[in-house]
Amino acid sequence: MAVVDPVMFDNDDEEGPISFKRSSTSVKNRPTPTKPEGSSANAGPIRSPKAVASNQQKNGLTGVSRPLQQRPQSSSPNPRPLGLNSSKEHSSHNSNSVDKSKLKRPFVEDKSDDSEDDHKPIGLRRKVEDRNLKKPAVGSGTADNSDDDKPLSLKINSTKTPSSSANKAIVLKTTPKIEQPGDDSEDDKPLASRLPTSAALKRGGNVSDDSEDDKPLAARFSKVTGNASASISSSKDKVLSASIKASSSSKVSNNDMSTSRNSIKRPIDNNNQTSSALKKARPSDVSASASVKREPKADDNDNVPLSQRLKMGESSKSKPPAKNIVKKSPSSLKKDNKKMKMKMKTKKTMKNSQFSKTMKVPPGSGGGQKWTTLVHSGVIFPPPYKPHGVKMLYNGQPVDLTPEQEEVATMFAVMKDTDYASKQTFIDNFFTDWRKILGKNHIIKKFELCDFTPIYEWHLREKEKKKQMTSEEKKALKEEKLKQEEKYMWAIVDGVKEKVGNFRVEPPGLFRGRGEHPKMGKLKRRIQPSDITINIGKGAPIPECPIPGESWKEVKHDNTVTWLAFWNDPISQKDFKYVFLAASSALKGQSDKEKYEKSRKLKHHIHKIRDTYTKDFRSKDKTKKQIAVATYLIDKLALRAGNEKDDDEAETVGCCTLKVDNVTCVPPNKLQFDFLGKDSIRYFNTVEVELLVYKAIEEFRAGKKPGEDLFDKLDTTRLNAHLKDLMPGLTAKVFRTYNASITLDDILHKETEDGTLLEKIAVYQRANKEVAIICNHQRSVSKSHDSQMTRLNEKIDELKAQRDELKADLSKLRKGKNLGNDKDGKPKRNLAPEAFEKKISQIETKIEKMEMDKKIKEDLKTVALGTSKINYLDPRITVAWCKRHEVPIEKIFNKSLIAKFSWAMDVDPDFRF
DNA sequence: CCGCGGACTTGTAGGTACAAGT
DNA sequence: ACTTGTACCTACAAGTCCGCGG
Repeated sequence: MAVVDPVMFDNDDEEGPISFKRSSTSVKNRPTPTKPEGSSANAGPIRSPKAVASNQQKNGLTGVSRPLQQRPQSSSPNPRPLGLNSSKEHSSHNSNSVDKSKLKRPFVEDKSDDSEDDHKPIGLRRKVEDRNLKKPAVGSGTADNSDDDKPLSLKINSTKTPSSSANKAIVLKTTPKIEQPGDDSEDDKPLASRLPTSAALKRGGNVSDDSEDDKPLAARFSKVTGNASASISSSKDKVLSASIKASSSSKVSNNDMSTSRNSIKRPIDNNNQTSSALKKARPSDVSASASVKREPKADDNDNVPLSQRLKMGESSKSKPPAKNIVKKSPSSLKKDNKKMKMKMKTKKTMKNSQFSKTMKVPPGSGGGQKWTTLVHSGVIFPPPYKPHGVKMLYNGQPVDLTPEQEEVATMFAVMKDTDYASKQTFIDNFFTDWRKILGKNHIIKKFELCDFTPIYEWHLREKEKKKQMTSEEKKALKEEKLKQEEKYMWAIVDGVKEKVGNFRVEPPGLFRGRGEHPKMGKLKRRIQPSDITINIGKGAPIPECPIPGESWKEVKHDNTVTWLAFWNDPISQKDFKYVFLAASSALKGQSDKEKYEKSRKLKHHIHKIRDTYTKDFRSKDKTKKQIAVATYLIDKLALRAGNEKDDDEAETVGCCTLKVDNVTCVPPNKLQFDFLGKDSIRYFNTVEVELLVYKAIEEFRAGKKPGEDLFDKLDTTRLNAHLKDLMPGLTAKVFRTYNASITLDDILHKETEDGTLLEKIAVYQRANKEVAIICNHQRSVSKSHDSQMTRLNEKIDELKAQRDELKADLSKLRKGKNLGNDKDGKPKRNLAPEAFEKKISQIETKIEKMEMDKKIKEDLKTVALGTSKINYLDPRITVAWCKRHEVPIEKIFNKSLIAKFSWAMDVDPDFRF
């Protein structure tokens, strides 16, 4: 078997970097008419779509003003932040409402009422809070709510099943029932079962019980600790496999899953790499291969020991002693002028944490060594610039430009239809850099006299030309490109062929910073081989430099890092651009898994942590108090840590860098947050907090000016040092992962019920949406959203009209009247009343479904579900849920996610986060 | 201790291929 | 067959956090 590992997939053909096709599933919404207006009212994402105008930002940061929304409606704050959209509030709540109430713990441990929330998963807590949010009802909102009540199935349409669902679908099967072997008592059980209904929840007979139920999962787990925790914590793979026992039966199809994981990476055959390469590695088609082929086909020439391949999960790959570890440091000669940030904070000394010093090496990484052998082909450069010769106008006259000058002019011209084109910062930066290329004596001196239209039009023509190409031509081009890039797409890590994430060197262009980035518009110069440092295995052939006559800046052999190459970011010399392996690689998978394991551990410490910060709300030590409050916010609101930023970056904040004007106290105990977070996305939320927190915030704000730091004694280093004292390896971002995953796990267990596939998928989506809202993952509303909604509404109206006509006909029929003529003037056919009824009910079903779609669409128009799926939700929760409920995994994960999460595919169906 | 270099994760926009609808 | 809508992926910006060295 060794050779043929059943597990491995083989790849047959497809491959490549392939274009993945999307899985069929989709939730689509179909258009129907509704009024957009309502929707508009809703909270929108705050961030303006794309470029949002400068406006928004500007205000934001500077001082006082708060970020604003760009949207006109802005006047109303967008509700979006945690708060759900209004719509969500209601709706979900209906369904969830129960939960909330239940959730609260009966007895509050701590003092204030608010405290109760703490134990709940954020998602649940949030709801409670939501109400508070201001954005209540927006027109659309109301409508939306209704959704929740409807059958889920209606909401989602599934489109078809995947074509060959039969074959390819990886059905995670397992019998649903399997739930818990007796082991862990409650923990394993679905929440639902554990949670009594609301009544029960609220008061369990004895205290202990209650507490359990009401507490967040975390809480419950903790108590269980015994086995649950043990198993959990222990290292991953083993545990899992062990646990699987219970479900052996279920596993039927399981093998697919399990195999898949390994399969993804296929060992390489050294032999023919090229040809085989293409075929083999096809990580992507897991699904197909998974079920269909299991045979070891193979490619397996694999010289690689299976063990290696399989090892993905293992924490330690035993590796030979680290051989050459060339240590780090890309040479950095740059000196940047960093501006000093003035911080007004006094630094405080922290207490030393017991843990902080220890564990330097991340668990699972063998002593910092990331790989033993590494072979790859380096990077591919963008093609040289091809001058088009189209002359722009200066002061009305055509101007001759050298290719270099023309290239930059073209970069700018092409952005005419973006918001950047109208931002002064962008224009100024562009013009400054361009003038350097034009030279001092060039006629072009003033931006105002430049007319890039001819170039822009040329660009439009080119675009059109491209669009007009026949599909054959396009295909040919694609293949050509593929052929050129193929060798760069793969790396061989410890004998396993892995996909490389970004092997293309970034092409020159104008920097597109987000928000009000001070450097937007600056020229991002072309990167040369002499800018690039290659990292490769010691004995491996050094990638040949693709540009004749040039050479790499440096070649190193550092196996303590995972990058294959890097270069300094031309925009800010202090930053680097790295070439890493793709997400589907074992290396990435391993660290991803470690991330989730760490988050799961937080579950066992969260109680203590919450108790600690609650206690510290009263601390006399100001630093301690600030840490407590900051930790509370990070835990409760899933805020990011908030590192300090340089002046040459957009002014965005996170928890530790919140400014006084980012938080408003709303008596009696609510806080309104309004700030621009990562990517200049607005976080706007009003939450009820514990009274002590409220008081503390008032105190921290006292006597400070708007732009000053709210937490003047804090920074992320200090905060994280403190967190490490509470749990080894704990940092601020772990709370986000924890809260996202625990919320998903909780909602799925609580809300999934028997039903159709579509209904189950809808439950998942709702849970996913909750998480996205918690994490404030927004997206801009598509330009066509309104028109789409209008169409949807029109369609619904049409259906309703049809239904009404049928109803009328039916009643006439029953009364023995003539049905009259149809539109074409022909007499209507007389059908049996049953036939009418059937038709009517079909139409009604259709209407309901469309209404659902409409709500979902409106509901999700500003919510991005993908980010949490990719980065915050432990895939094992999803996989286990799919197995328990017989939902094909590809209904939830697309090909790349399946590949990325191959390590999670063989999870036990009873897995709990 | 602190600042900074360094490495890696997270996040949204945008292009595109493809599916669904007409 | 054509249009429209969307899901998927890629590009690359923007965070987090660690550890080192002065």
